[in-house]
Amino acid sequence: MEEELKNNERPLNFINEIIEDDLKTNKYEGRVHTRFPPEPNGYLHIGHAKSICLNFGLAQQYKGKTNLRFDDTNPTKEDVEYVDSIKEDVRWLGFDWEDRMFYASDYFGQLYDWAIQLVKKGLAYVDDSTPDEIRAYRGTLTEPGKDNPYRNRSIEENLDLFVRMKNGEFADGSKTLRAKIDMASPNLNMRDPIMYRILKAEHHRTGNDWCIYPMYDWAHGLCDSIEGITHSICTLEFENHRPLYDWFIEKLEIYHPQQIEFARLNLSYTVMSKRKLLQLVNEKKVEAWDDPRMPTISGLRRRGYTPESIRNFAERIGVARRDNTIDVALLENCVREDLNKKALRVMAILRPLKVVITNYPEGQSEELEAINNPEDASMGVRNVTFTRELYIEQDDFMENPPSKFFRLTPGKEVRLRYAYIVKCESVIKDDTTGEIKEVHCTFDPETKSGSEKSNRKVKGTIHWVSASAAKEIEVRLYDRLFSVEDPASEKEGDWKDSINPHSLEVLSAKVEPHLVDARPGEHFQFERLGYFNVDKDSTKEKPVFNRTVALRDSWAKIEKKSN
RNA sequence: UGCCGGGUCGUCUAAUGGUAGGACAGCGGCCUUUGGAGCCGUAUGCGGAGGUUCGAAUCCUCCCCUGGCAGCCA
Repeated sequence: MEEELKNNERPLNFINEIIEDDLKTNKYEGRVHTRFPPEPNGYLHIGHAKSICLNFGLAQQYKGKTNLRFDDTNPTKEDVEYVDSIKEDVRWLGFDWEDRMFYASDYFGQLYDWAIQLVKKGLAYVDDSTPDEIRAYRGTLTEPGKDNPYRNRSIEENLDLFVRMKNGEFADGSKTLRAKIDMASPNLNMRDPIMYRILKAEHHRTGNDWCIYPMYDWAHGLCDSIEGITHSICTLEFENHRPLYDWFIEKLEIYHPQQIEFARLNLSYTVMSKRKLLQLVNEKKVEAWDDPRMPTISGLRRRGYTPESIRNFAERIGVARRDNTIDVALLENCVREDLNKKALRVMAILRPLKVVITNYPEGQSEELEAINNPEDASMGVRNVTFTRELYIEQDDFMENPPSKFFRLTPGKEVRLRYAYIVKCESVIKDDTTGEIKEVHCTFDPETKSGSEKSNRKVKGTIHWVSASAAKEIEVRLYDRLFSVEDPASEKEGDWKDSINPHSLEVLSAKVEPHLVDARPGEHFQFERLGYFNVDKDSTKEKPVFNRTVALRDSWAKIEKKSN
């Protein structure tokens, strides 16, 4: 029963239903074979993560396979840098394409032969129209298109012209190969779609072997067919292309996979378009593709998101055909949930306020035991150094507190976590500015944490570090990159106006000394401040931490309740 | 509105002719000297109008709202 529950944990979606029907009717001899087909023209983002988890996840569910295929049919936009980053990101997310990494360009020869076949069947023709003419003859959304004069060339002439196109006899853009379907089709994609264009561009893999490149519609379904894909899962905007996907395969009489569309991921306060993300990088609005504010997989990784948290997110958002905008709070919840189990707790002070324990002897210090992770005893304990001079968070002290403030205030007591109860005796201010320079406290030696007499209750527990033992690190706090909920809907050209100018704040924090030895990628929870991740560029000499996500701010709640 | 889609709590997502459920967000409470953690509780929803049916989120009709498509991009 429990086992059954476990198997059912993964929520089923409409694609599961399709697959299970196909399995029942033995449509593909019981096979499930998916593919993840990115174009290497940018870095992968969280939206791709949804697709990756879907494609690989479905295959895992049904003991099938998933190919990684680079849809590299447009050499002008593509680059090996992107290929490499995509491979890294898919692996990092925890998926394995085994020996099945392919490129659409692997099939250029086959695609060409098939195009010849279509020409011979009278189903494709060479068109000399200019782009403007093509557009004009295509008609509009409400009016049918018209046949152009080239449409009726003979098979022999088309064959001759197409071969010469391939051989490089014609200039870029001067001719195209088009499928001969129906210029009056209500579906614009069926109005004699272009199959090949002339592009004398160097391809990142095939170099200058080709000067004609296949269009997406011509290439994609055929690649799926070649690879024996059973379920070709793509996003909704390709829905209108499905008739064309099917048409090519039917005319060629080859193995027929089925295209299934789902709604792409939209995240609140997030821009997801690759084109826009590229602009942010090119215009230096962010540091790079892996800037921790970017919704890219590499950005999330650098920010401190874990693969588990992203996979869990992908599962929780579900898969459907309706447009959606997921609240970023759900993503943040997923990473908190995961990091809560994994991250070591440490004490750190972002905005220091000096505290002097006046009845603690100068020069004395002691080591107090602190728990590394209260949820997991196996993560052990560490020592923290207690001294006469300490730093606490500025927020944790108020000279004139509101009625429900339960941290440190003049004349009141508070517990220093893992240490003693202290009482604020006086506030030292700068004579001229009136700024609070330090706070003087006395401690009660009987209240040492863990000791028998430590049971006295105080309303607040605050964190601290020893002034003399603490080390300094750089911390980077991130806020959302966009200040509006739906930046994508901002008018074209205006969307950058909604960039949040305060999305990055750099501070120098005082932390427990062992933190300077942390390795890039390690996760910590800074007590009460958030989850932090050691940046990839961090060194022992200059430690740099990124805040993955803040903890929920529930002080107000706690204080209210304690009243 | 030419064609193709989509409308279930604030946001996602289940239930496919038989008690509208879950998650996140919200609100309330409990617990806690080391959990900004955890636990418990709670409100809010089937776009609308008809119809079929003992029974409709589910089937039918009409209406309303909404997304995509006119690259030699993918």
